[in-house]
Amino acid sequence: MSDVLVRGYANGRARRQLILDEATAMFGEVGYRAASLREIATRVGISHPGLLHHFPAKQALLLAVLEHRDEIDSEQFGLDHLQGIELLGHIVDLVAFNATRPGIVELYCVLSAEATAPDHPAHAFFVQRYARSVESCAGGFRGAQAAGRLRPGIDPDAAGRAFVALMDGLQVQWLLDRDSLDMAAVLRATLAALIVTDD
Amino acid sequence: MSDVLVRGYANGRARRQLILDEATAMFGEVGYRAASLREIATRVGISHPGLLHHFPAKQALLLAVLEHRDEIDSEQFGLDHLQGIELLGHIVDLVAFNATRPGIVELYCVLSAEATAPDHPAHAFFVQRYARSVESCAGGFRGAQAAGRLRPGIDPDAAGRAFVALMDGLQVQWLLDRDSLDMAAVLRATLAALIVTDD
DNA sequence: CCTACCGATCGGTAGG
DNA sequence: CCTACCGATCGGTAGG
Repeated sequence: MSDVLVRGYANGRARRQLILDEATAMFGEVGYRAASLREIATRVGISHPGLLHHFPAKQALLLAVLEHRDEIDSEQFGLDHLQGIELLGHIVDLVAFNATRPGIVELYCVLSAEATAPDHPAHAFFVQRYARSVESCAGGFRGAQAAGRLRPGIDPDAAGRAFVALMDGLQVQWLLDRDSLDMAAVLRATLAALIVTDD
Repeated sequence: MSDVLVRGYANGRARRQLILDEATAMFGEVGYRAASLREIATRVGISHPGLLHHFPAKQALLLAVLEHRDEIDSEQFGLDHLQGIELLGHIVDLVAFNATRPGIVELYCVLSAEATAPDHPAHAFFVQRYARSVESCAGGFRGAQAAGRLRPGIDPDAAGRAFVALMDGLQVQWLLDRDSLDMAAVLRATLAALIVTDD
């Protein structure tokens, strides 16, 4: 194993990472369909056939971007082991952090809307992703209910669905005018209206 | 004034209307950037320079579609003269009706996400539209508060913002999987949690 | 990773 | 409203 070979692999990984970063930004700016492999490649500093050496087609690049983001976020924030009110609170914290990285918010906002088209290459990805998100939040509200802290008359499943929808809608308003809105504050106020005070 | 001339104008208006309908569907399906004037023209049954005779450029067609929709909706549902809880209830009715015309839901969902890009031709339109929608719903909640029917501790302005966000987010989920979700029912349940029963 | 190329498609214009 | 065309750009491949 020569240093050259090791460095070669390291360079390849770094290049691949750079491509994913620029593709993330580009897909967020103009969506998948309007994004151009040539433009992404230029930002990376290579030719567009060079990019296609790392990702064999545009679709593969899109799916790699989405999977990579899911990996990063679940590593970094690992909400899986949380439950109930604690889970919901951590989701609000994640939204607050997302307000510091508009590129990620753009990516999900623009792609999820584009992917409502049934023939979109990320359609299945987003259908599955939403099912998971809604179920996860519904579980949070069910936990709150079990702890006697969900306001009476609230259906936990409907609340989970609405909570996810609220996050998405806030992202659109925030991206349109970033100064007019504190996403996490609206979510906190919403939770405060649904959750009975701990005493 | 010959019949021929009158019919000529009538034909022109009908054609213009047909173009707006097909453009609405197309922009909803793939967004503005990915939509093609040739494809829209083919659906109408004319050539694409023929289409450009009615609308001088792609941008003009987009703005005409958006303005036309606003006209139709405000004529048909005229929410302007309503206030307070009555206004909020009529918005829920409008959402229920929108569930019967997915093309319109698609149009706003896809274009609003695409138009978060500051250089998008519909950016200013959506910034203004959201400011109006949020203010209108906030007014509804202020009216409820004045009537003593807003749950204590709820801020009417935050509730207005959240209500608009909730509608938008529900649209994404509904377009991704139309059988899994009753948008109007979730909105009604949300209102029921915010508004004190009338007695 | 590159240059060079393919066929397809784009918005818009010329000229009628 | 049409045909015919413009320059630009697209995703992907050949061949090295």
